[in-house]
Amino acid sequence: MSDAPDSAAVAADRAAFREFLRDHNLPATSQRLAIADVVLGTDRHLSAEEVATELRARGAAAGTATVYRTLEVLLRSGLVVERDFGEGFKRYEAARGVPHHEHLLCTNCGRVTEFRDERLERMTTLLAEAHDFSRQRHRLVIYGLCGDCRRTARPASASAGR
Amino acid sequence: MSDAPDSAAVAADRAAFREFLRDHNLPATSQRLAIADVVLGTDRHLSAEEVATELRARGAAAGTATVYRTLEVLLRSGLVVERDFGEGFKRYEAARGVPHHEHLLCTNCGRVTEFRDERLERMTTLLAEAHDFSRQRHRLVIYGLCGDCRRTARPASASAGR
DNA sequence: GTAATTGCAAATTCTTTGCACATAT
DNA sequence: ATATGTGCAAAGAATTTGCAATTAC
Repeated sequence: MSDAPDSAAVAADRAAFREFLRDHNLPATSQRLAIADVVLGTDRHLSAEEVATELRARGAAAGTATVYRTLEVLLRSGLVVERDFGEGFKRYEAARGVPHHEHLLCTNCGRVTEFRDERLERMTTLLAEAHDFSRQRHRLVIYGLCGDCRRTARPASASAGR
Repeated sequence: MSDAPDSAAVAADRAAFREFLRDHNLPATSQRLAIADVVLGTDRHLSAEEVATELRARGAAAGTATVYRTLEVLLRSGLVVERDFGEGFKRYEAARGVPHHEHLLCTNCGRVTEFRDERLERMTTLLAEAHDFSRQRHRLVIYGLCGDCRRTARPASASAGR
């Protein structure tokens, strides 16, 4: 599991979560902190199950209900955002204070890449207006093959759809 | 339930489905035809449950399993496409031979509007390339308020998220 | 100490599957 | 006739919830 977000940003997020708990009179239990560490400590988009698996790997296993309940607290704190790529389950991603970004999903290996594009932001606002809608937000997912999978002839296997 | 797609197109789709069944040696049961009529006869994006409800309303109720199994046949026929707007369930839409289009989803009343934009098609290809991905397809959903809901001050109620 | 959390298991929601009975061609 | 479909109910997968035991402050 190689993924190394900026360690300073991670530390700041962890501190922000403790602060959020304190400010809301929510006990800082070891489970909550462990779950926050997992989700805030990676740039990957984890499913609830992946979070639970990682907790187990770290010797800090938590019940499924606790994982879901803590993910909800993280969502409320604004430090984490929820994603639904139509896989049949949700994924959770550290927000890192990034305003909004799009996703590229490799249909061969499942890898997720993010990017931001201002033109797209403007375009969606215009498109909404053109159809008598007032835009609130949007979600774009581009499905395709990542560079590695494209170059590796026919790699087969791996996850993609549900 | 007001929704009136071009009746000639609907008739063509119904005929195409019967043909698909015949060509694949699949019995044209009354349930299959009734389910096809419901999905192909509207421009709305129906959930499996809505299909079942509409069948009941038409006095042609079918078992849940049959609804799902027939929706799968319709998907295979290419006459219907599946959508996942992150609501926790899927929706089914008559394809009408349209190549690809985007969706606008009203967060107040749940209304879905479609549109197509060539620039967006090109842009997603370029965006993918810029990140070393080869684009296969994309999905854009713009969430906002439809004209009716925006004009009707604060209408409250209605469905939006799950 | 006491209120809040945890974890287990039961409940939910959407969808799929097994199987005896029914039906299209 | 005979393969295929249908419906019911059970099975599954992801997520939520009730409740006794546990823990943070």
